[in-house]
Amino acid sequence: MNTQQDEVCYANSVRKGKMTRERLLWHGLQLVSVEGFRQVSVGALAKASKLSKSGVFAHFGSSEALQLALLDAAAELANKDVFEPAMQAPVGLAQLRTLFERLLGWTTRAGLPGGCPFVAAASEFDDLEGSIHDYLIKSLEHWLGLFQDIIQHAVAQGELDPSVDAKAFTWQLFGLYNMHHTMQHLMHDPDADRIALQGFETLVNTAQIHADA
Amino acid sequence: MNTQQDEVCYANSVRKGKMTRERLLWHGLQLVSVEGFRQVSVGALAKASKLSKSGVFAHFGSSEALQLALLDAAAELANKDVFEPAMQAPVGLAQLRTLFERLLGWTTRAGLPGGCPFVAAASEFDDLEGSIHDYLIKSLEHWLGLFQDIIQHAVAQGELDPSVDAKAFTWQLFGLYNMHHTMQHLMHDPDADRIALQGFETLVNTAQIHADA
DNA sequence: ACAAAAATAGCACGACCGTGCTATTTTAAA
DNA sequence: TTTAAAATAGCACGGTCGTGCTATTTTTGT
Repeated sequence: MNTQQDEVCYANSVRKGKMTRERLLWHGLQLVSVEGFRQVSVGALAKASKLSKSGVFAHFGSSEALQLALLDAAAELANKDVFEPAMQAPVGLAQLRTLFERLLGWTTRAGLPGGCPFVAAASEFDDLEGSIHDYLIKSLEHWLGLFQDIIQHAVAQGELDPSVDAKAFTWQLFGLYNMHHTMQHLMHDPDADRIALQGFETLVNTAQIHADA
Repeated sequence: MNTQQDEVCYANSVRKGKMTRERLLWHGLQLVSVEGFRQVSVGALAKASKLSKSGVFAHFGSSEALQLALLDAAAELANKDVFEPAMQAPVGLAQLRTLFERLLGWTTRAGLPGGCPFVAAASEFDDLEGSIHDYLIKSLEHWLGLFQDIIQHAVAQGELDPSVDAKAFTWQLFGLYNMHHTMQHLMHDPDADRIALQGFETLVNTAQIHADA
């Protein structure tokens, strides 16, 4: 999804605009994380990045494009911090556990103090049509598919019962992620990690002992 | 041109303002459900209810008070549609199941097309301080406590294992609620009900067979 | 019927919104 | 160094925001 046109330059293809754009995305993600997408206006981002309003606007072309770019930037962060490290783990159940463990609190590690942009966007844009809505659906489908594939790997390796409903399993894991997010950011509950991880093991145990109906 | 329909009012002091206020709250909840709290402005609500902006404003006194009133109205709806019916069920596991079943999709029954105002508010206000934030926390604590009490009733009746972690159990149920919400409203997945109910039974089974560590 | 009170409307203010336009500065290629 | 392109700033427009003020209408109690 990242457009990248390397011109004839040697090693020096980094135009200044690209760097500024990344700075803008960084400031924007901080805002998104705390205030939500709809509050990230061109003006607010201009103030946060000490650029002029028109300077910011020129980078994205529209307010919706800005929001989309922010969501895309968040996805890239998640890939770096959640997906890629989990791909290092041995396939199957171990990989599933690693993926889930890294999912918990990835925003904190990524420097987003206010929580997951996708969680925020999911409730902000669920009933609104537009490019953000579409991107959200595709993105969530991608992550759901990722989990389901790994679960089926674990089944193939005999780590989980063959009758496991991969889709249901995946959604229940995402439920735990949501729960963890609310416990952590709204309630500031120190048990959030413990209960989420415990929930994961509960689900795994159930999927090992016998199948769901 | 409205002739008085209030013939006599002894102790019946249903002033007109109250009725208008309720109409405003109803329109407001529709907006909240679809667009989120921050999008429910005085002006937008005025347009939706065909009142003047000042007319709307006078009912609440501030924008934040309006949002708070909307959240409170949503809580009242939830009480009527989720809590009160569940209190009719026999205490213990049956009551827990009834409560959870009524929780799923209560907004649809209550006429809120865009989803649960509390789910929306939880991600909109989790990192923002203010009266909404405080109300959210108190409200969520209330519901969590309600679930925990019922779970402990079920334990006392021998329907669940004594070593069940009521808090963890409750949070996992709320995770299922969140999951169901996203499946339903963002993904339009027809399996949402099935998977949520299946998840409930999975949790109950686990809590019956043996305790979580 | 009438006066008091409540409910609603009208208007104005400064602030911010998104976005188009032009002007200026900064950067990169020649 | 010159020059074209890229990046940024400045300004203006119509809108909406929340909220204070006064005016008007409608409802209510007597």
